[in-house]
Parts: sequence; structure tokens; C-alpha cells
Amino acid sequence: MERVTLQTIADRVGVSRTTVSNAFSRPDQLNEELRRRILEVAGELGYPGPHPAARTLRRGRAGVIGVVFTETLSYAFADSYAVGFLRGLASVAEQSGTGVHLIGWPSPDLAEEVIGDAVVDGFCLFSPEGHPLVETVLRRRLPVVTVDYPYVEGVPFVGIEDRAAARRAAEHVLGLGHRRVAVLGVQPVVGRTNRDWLDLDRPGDLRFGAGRARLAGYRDACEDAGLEWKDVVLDRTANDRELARRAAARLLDADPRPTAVLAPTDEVAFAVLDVAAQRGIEVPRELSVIGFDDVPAAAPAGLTTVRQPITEKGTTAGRLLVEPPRGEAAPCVIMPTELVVRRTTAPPPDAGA
Amino acid sequence: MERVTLQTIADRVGVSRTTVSNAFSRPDQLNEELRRRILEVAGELGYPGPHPAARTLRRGRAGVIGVVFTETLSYAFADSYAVGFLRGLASVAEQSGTGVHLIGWPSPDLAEEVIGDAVVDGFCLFSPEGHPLVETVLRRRLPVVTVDYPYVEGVPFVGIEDRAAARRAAEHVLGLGHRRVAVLGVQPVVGRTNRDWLDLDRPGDLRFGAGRARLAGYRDACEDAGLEWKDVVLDRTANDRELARRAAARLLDADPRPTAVLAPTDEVAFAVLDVAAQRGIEVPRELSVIGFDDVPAAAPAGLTTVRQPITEKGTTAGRLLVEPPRGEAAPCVIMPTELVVRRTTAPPPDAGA
DNA sequence: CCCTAGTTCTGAATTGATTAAGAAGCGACC
DNA sequence: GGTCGCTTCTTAATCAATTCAGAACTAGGG
Repeated sequence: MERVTLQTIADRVGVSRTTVSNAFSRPDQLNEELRRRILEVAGELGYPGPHPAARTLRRGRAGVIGVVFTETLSYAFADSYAVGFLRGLASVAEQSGTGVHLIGWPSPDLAEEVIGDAVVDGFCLFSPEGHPLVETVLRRRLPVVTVDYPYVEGVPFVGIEDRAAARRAAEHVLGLGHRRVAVLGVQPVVGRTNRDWLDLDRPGDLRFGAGRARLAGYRDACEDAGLEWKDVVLDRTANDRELARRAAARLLDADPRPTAVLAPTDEVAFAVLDVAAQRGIEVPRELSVIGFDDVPAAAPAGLTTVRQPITEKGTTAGRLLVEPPRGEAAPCVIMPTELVVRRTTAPPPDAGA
Repeated sequence: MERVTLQTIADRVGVSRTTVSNAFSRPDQLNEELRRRILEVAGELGYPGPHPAARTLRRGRAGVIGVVFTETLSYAFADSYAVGFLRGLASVAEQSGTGVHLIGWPSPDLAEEVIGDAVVDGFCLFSPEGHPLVETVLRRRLPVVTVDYPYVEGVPFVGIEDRAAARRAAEHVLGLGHRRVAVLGVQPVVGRTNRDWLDLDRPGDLRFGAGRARLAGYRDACEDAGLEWKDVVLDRTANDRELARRAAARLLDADPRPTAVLAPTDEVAFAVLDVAAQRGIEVPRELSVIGFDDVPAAAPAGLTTVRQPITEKGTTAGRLLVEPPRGEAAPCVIMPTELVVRRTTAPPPDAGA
């Protein structure tokens, strides 16, 4: 069976290719009767409709935006924060008939290829930890929005003040009287050298993302409260429930046990709560836990956390891509955050002592 | 600034367009030294790389698969089942360097347009309720996999035996001694006429999906247990936590209150648990609740439910699209399900009476 | 010296549409 | 009758690449 194109139909009906094209794309340009006949013949021949790639090529518009993740897609879908963001972005995209093309990071070279081959009108870089493929994406010379990290001069940006927000979280816990505080740093899962990752004074590079910013915020608060940062129990893990559980176990099995854990994401906070429950440690009487993000599961779990407008971040990024701003000044949207006190934080057990 | 294409570079370097193309796509076809020079000039001119649409057009391959949902994308991301499925599908896609293009259903005509314009090599129809756009998708004459519903002759299919699985769920509850049983039917959110939706004997059309199949399974079990289906309290809602809460409230405020609720999705079961908690109804002592799907949140909540291999469904569908089967017989994959008894089902309070 | 093979590059055809410019036909108006 | 404008359709150019067949050149073997 031959391939059916506009030309095939044109020959059959005895009109020009242009007219057939118009029958599909600009009905006002031809006689209604003729149009019906063309569509009928198209149906008979099993014509699948105008070829999208050819159309895109000619029109110079794909009607799709690409979302590039720092981790594998499988991981992105396991993360409530990422899912919430996508939810927002997808909702504005689809309302304008724009598709969403997801691009993960299975391996550096594969991702590079996929980015180069993506038929899209713009990219959103969703990268809590700074994106190693920023360069690759920028090279496409399409509209781009970065979310969270990195901030690139001249590129629209959507994010929050991670450091300040984390500081407020820590202040809340310290304000309750906690002094034996533990912190869990999160770092990306996929392979990158993470040497010195916890050294907050090291100059920031692309990898200086939300994880380190939040750590820095915790440190700010601790030092203000007269705590030495080096006295704070510090461990690190990834934003993955299972891995985080292991790190949480290390913290909670320490002697003396910390009375409060600052978790830089809710996912990690949940892991701490899991392990505490396993150990029979009562929260918040014996242990305070605070998270970050306020994912949907946080409220039912009663988790004290820092709320950031997850879905709104998505809609904002989506809008910036669906209608890229024409002016010269790239918008830099900083979203508000809010401390949400629930039932996992309380004064330490020895508060009166 | 002029647009930079292969030709621009070719003219600058003084070679043919073909050679420049080879420099990017087939490095073995030209001298290493020349290639370096071409790439260098490309860099100077700010060439964004071979145009993906042109490439796709010529190659006849997009390297992307489309996933079409029955609901809005925003809804898809709110549903753990959909997210789990996507997780599986995305993981196999990205491992082969294949992109994932998401298509929601904001409005019938917009969706039709988006499907026609999607630059993809195949489609996955993800549709718990039978997809109204099956025809539109099939018209593209690309490889297709339908998931759950509908089953179309000659089109690869991935699903489970909803009816049989639901029957086993109901049998579990009835086996515990429950006789005042309530059922919550789920139906799609977006606008379609739902008249007669609960009439299970009406011949199945495209809309006859998981919701009705599960209901039918409940009925099978009830009738086997000597219960009249018309005596079973039946209400319907959507697979949305908030809407389901309202329906759950109606059920639980009834007098006499049912001792067991069969929820055809975990999401609905959670809503029932929420309302029960609000009312101070003790689960499972006063009320048994059983769900369906076994989404990740089910285990921590202790929800008794029917497990279906959500992520595996995704990987299976993904594989069928990344490497479409060449043979004539379209594969029809029926996945296994399993009753998972946890802590939300028990004998009814009046069991001894 | 000739023939073959291999490397490196070119020219032309091809992929499947959209679009701008223009031609033909026809009625209305002055 | 001329011309203006409208509808309807066509011609040719364009979008930006890939690919196939073949040309030019070099080197090696006989």
C-alpha cells in the first residue's frame, strides 16, 4: 500500500495539492461542496491527516513544550513535588491546546540527543539541583524557563527563597527550645560527583540547588540561636523514601538521640516519621520533625512543614512558555512560602529541665 | 539575525550541505579535521543543531510516543493510578531514548486537534472508562496500545480482569459476614451524558469501563451470596477525593448505616475513610472499607484493597510502543490481580448477634 | 601501468506539508 | 463597456533536513 499524502488525494480528486491542504486547514478557502468531496476521498484512501512533522516544519511552530528533568522520569513521577508541578504546568498547557513533552535524564548522552531531537517550541528546566544540561537546552535557542535552579542571566525564572524559608523552619524548631537538632541534606540520585557537597561555603556552581540552599538556611538559624553548626548532627541522603529511611535510622539510633530533625523535603520527613514509628518513638513528644514543600500527603499526616505553592509554580512556568514574554527583561518570579505548623513539632521532652 | 541552517554553515565553510549534515549525524562519513572545523563554525554562528521537525520528516521517525488521557492532564496527575502507570511507561521509554508526549482532554475539539498534530510514532490510550477519541487516534494509522478500555479488535491491549477482581473483593467482605453493604460507583469527571450509567445490563459501549465492570463484579458476588442487588446501597461519584467525600457522607449518614463500603478505587476508599474519621466511626470495628488498585498510599493507610500491577502495566504498554510487535496477532496482555487484606476490613459489629 | 578498493565529498532527489502571489470567472456598479 | 471586488483555485517557492548514487582522489596489489 502506497503512502497516502495530500498529493495522492489531489490527483484522485483532480485538484491541486494546495486545495486539499486548504480542505483540512482552511475550510474558508474553498467551496463547501468540493471540500466535502475531498474529505470523502481522503476517508476512502485512509488518509491519516496532514503529517504533523511536515506541518510543524512549514509553520515553524510545534504546539508542544518540553519539560526537562534532572532525574529519570520514573523518579519524577515518584516525587509528589514534581508531580504537583507538572499538574500545574500541564493544566495551562492543555488549555491552550499545547502538548507537553517529558524528557528525563537516563544518561547524559541519551538526554543530550533527546533534547536535540525534541520537536518543541520551548523548554522548562525543572531542576531542584541545578541542571547539568542547561547548556544543551540553551543551545536550541528556544524560549526557556528554569525552575528553582539554576538562575541564568536573561532566562525567565520561577522559584522560591529556599534559604530564607528553610531558616524560618529551623527558627520555629529552635524557638520551641530544641538544641539537639539533626539535619538531613538531600542530594541528587543520579551519578554526579558529590564531593564537598555539604561544604556550604564552597562557591556555588550549577549543582548548588535547593538542597544546599535549605541547608544554608538551617545553618543561618542555628548560628543565630547560638548553636555551632558543627554541633548539629548532619547526614545526607536522597529525596527517595527508601534511601531516606536508612539515613533516618542512622540519626535516630544515635546516642544521644536528637530531639528534632530538620528534613529539607517532605518525602524525607515522612521517612523520618516512618522510622520513628518503627522504633516506637513518639512524635512530637519525644521527637519533632519538620519538612519542606507541603506536598498533598503532608496535611493528612499532620506534618509541620514549609508550604511552597507547588502547582502555581507549574502554572507560572507554563504561562511563560505558552506565551513567551516579548520584552527584553526576563521575568524572575519568586513565589511566597509559608510555615505551616501541624502536629509533628513540639517543645523537646526535657524542656522544663 | 538570519536563521542559521545547515546551508549557512556549508556556505561559510565552503562544503556541501550534505557534508555539514554528516558532521552532525554521521561522523564516520567525513574527515575528522573537517568535522572539527564545521562544528567550530556552527558554534560561532550559533547553530542550534539539526532542526528536529525536518529531521523527523525525512527520517520518518519521531522518537516520541503519545499518551492520551480521558481526562484533563491536571486530573491525570492528581490520580495515583495514572501517575503510577506513567511512571512505568516513562521508564521504558526513556531507557530507549524515546520521549513521552502527554495529551489530555480539555475539550473534545481541542483534543482532536492535538492528537492530529502530535509528532509521535505511536499512541497509548490510557482510559479507565473507554476512550471517546479512539477513532481519532486510530485514524492516524500509527501503532496503538489501549490500556484498560476499550478493547479494540486488532489493537494491542493491556488490562486486568476488573470484573473478576472486583468480585473477589466483594466476596472477601461478604465472607466476613457483612450484609448491609454499600457500593460507590465511579464515573468520569468530564462532560459526557451519564444517563443509565448504573444500569449494568445495558449493552456495553465505549463508556463501559473499569467503573462499570467493577460494579458488575460486586453484583456477581452479592447475588452469589444471596443478596439482592437492589438491596445494596448504591451511589455514584467520580474518582476525585473531594467529590467522593460528599458521596461518602451521604452513605455514612444513612440510617441504617452500611457496615461495609465497596469502593471501586483506592481514592474513593480514602474519601470514605476520611469521612468515617470525621464522624468518629471506627474502622474496621464499625465499618469495613475495601478499595481497588493498591496505590502507594494504600499500604501506609492499612487499606484492604485489590492490587493490580500499576507500574507494570505502564512498562508493558511502553514496550509495546517502543518496539511495536511486527506479527499479525495483536497482543492482549491481561495482568494478574491480588486481594490484599490489611486493616480496614473485619467482621461486622453485629457479627455475633 | 592498470585495476580495485576505500575514503571523502558533492548533487539531486526526497520527505509532506503551508503560503504568498496570481489567474480565472463572475456579478455589481458607474 | 470598463473596472472593482469577491470567490475559488493553481503555480511555485519554501520549510530544513537526510539519503542515494556517483565523482574525485589516494593507495595498494599485481
